[in-house]
Amino acid sequence: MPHLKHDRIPRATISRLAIYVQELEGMEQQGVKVVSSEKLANACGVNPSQIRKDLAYFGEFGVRGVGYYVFELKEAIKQSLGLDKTWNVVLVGVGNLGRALLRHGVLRKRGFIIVGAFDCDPFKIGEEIAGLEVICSSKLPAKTNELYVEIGIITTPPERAQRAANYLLEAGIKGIVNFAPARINAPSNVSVEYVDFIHNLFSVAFNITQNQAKGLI
Amino acid sequence: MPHLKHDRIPRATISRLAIYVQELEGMEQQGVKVVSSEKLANACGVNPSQIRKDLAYFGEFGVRGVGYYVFELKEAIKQSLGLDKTWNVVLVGVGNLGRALLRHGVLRKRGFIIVGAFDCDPFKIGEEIAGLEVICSSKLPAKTNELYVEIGIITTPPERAQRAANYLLEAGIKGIVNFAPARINAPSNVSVEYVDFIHNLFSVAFNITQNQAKGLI
DNA sequence: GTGGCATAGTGAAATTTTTAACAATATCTT
DNA sequence: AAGATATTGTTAAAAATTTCACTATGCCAC
Ligand SMILES: NC(=O)c1ccc[n+]([C@@H]2O[C@H](COP(=O)([O-])OP(=O)(O)OC[C@H]3O[C@@H](n4cnc5c(N)ncnc54)[C@H](O)[C@@H]3O)[C@@H](O)[C@H]2O)c1
Ligand SMILES: NC(=O)c1ccc[n+]([C@@H]2O[C@H](COP(=O)([O-])OP(=O)(O)OC[C@H]3O[C@@H](n4cnc5c(N)ncnc54)[C@H](O)[C@@H]3O)[C@@H](O)[C@H]2O)c1
Repeated sequence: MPHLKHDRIPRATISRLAIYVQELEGMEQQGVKVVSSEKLANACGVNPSQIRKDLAYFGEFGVRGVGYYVFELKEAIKQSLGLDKTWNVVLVGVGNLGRALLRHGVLRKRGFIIVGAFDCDPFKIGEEIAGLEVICSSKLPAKTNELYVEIGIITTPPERAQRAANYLLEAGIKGIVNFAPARINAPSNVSVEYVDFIHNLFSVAFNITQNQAKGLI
Repeated sequence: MPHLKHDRIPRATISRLAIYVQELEGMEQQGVKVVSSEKLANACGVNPSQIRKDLAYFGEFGVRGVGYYVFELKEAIKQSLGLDKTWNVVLVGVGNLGRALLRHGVLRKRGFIIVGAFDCDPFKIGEEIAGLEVICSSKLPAKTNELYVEIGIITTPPERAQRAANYLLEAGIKGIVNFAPARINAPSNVSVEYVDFIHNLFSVAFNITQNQAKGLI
């Protein structure tokens, strides 16, 4: 755990750090060894000062007059975000989306290992997806105690999201990523993130309407 | 198109309006007719002033001393966001995620109709998914001119995202929702939104690490 | 080694966003 | 119909975030 120079870090900063990691990985693949805040900023579509400020929350990673060493910066950010370890994850709700997530390699690649998949549908229990047997969700608390699980992903229908969350909370989970479009209640020491791309579609629709009104289109 | 009292509206406001709509729909289903900014705020996990301020960008929808009529407010917000019409959408990249989106009803329910699905993989072309035939992506510009399409969804691998975007731009699309973890270049009058839930996982991982450091867990 | 150059780190300013406070006003009660 | 009450719309203050401007410093050429 790196020492933080400030105690509260803006949410937006965390989100941008994720983008920086992405771009740095791309640069690494292309053989780029060193990058300036300006170059990285262009790639990420942000302001160079923003990058320097974001990094300053965690420490000093650059070399004045030179820039940042791509590999080292990437590693430093990952460590700052707590991504220098792997995280065990369970998934609740093996439907369309749940399956896509289970099959998709990106989670594992990023250090999030799905170690359990749960559903309440008897037809799905016992089925094997991506090498993982679907287990009855009522067994979730017991099962997750066996494994060392810290994060839960909810991909049930929205009206079942709270129930799924309750299972996860009972299992002592410390963070939840909820894909169902419903607020869930959880103690304040449990981190809850909501994922809903409909918001992005709304945003695009709104922007198009705006642009049309302004005569830009 | 409602007249805007201010010209620039915070992105965060748009995102929250989407949440308000969600909660209002829930209330509507439960037969709630009237809601105050305080009640709605609780449901959405925001500050009541925030709601009133967000709404003020678009007009006056409430009744002093009473609150907001659930149905009317919902409709007013949807109209403000440009959701009082349906939007034709095409999807590029019919893989795991693309399929999940095609099969998922929520898009249609929200007024976003997928009218075309494109892929470059010969094995996928011709396949039918959710009543839609997968078409060769090189035919995208020609096909989308036939239909009246304004929004494109990209679900290709990241290294193909720009190519997919180019097809869409050539087809005269006005907004893009990109699920691939890669920045894309587009003219400034084309609205581009990025969807990447890995950021949310990063965020949860970071918060857990933080909470542990603070001794909250 | 010294000087010039490039670029990180940083404190201050500007901007944006959120929150609080309150004045305005519909409805309800009597 | 007047007054009490509740809650909006709005203005002002506070907080947070972003951007700017400048200082510090490591590297490279000579
Ligand atoms: N499919 C998508 O592309 C997509 C995109 C964004 C959001 N979502 C959201 O993700 C959620 C899932 O979508 P989907 O398309 O996969 O739906 P789905 O109906 O295919 O899958 C839901 C699964 O959850 C299971 N389930 C229900 N209650 C449960 C419980 N209490 N415990 C455990 N499992 C339970 C069901 O048996 C089912 O397998 C929904 O809330 C949806 O709005 C889906
Ligand atoms: N599966 C998920 O849960 C998930 C979640 C988040 C993000 N993503 C991202 O979404 C994208 C797709 O993920 P996936 O799991 O569906 O991958 P996938 O490999 O299953 O699907 C990609 C599809 O895109 C097609 N394609 C490639 N180049 C194309 C082109 N130029 N034009 C048209 N089609 C093209 C491929 O033929 C393939 O069918 C990736 O960028 C991934 O990182 C996926």
